[in-house]
Amino acid sequence: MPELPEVETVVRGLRLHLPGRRIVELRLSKKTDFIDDAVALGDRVPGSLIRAVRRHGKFLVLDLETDAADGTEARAELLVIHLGMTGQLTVVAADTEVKLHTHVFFTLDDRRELRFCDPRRFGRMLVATPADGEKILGPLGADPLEVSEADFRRLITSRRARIKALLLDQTVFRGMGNIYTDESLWRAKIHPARLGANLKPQEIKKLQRAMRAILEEAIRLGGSSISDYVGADGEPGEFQIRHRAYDREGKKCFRCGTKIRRMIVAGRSSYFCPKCQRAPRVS
DNA sequence: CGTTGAACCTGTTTGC
DNA sequence: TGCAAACAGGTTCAAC
Repeated sequence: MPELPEVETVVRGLRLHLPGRRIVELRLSKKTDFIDDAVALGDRVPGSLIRAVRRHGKFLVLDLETDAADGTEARAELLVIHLGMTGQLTVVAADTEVKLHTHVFFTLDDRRELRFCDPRRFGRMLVATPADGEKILGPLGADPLEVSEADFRRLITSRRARIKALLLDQTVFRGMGNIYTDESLWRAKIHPARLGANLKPQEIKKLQRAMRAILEEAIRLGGSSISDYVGADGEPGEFQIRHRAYDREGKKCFRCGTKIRRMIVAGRSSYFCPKCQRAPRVS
């Protein structure tokens, strides 16, 4: 569920509560298969100070400062979290009722808790040294909000894959998911099955502008809530009412009135207007 | 290289 | 009504 705008919304919400707080205790449910090393998490996270909260693609990163048990030296650690399809990260009062499928409780030093709830457990969580964290975050591609025009064009044209597959590939662009890919392609009038290498310069330019505009507006509206997603304070997003293609099969295209169609591209449901987004001749 | 399908897991919606 | 199939915002891996 959570793509760049949703993760960004969660990060901004967490920033209102977490920096400067200390994690005093960690509790886990019995289902911890989404944690790389649950023992390490329990050993290294309690007692640490949260310095900052940031986003890298769809990953949330909490910068922690851990006091060495015996000495005075402070160590930097990263708490790396991915929300998968149904992950929620919220800050609540410690006596708030516990939602089903809540698997991690970080007790804070202000009588509140940071909770991770994830029914499907497609999320991921680990504690890592900055060097180990780099192994996960390093391979991620360009940030679609910051990439230059030249880099954007190079990333789109230097590979022979469908544009939909390219945009979803986290090593090409970090943060794009199924919703914002379809919305961007609809806005730029590009069929999802077109090859990136075959896009015309003008189309590439248009696509980059469409992606930026859509991601920025989605962030402004707090992301898209389809069924599970909520921000750090439990509030849903509002961008779903602005969707023009995603999950609109059979409904009229907002531009031309043609019925939106759905087809599988890159293994994912892809929604597009067959008139505005002309299909490629081959493939 | 790139594509496809399956797997991971739970919940909800759709179809007969 | 009831049950089974299809589908879901993501990622990863094997097979072709």
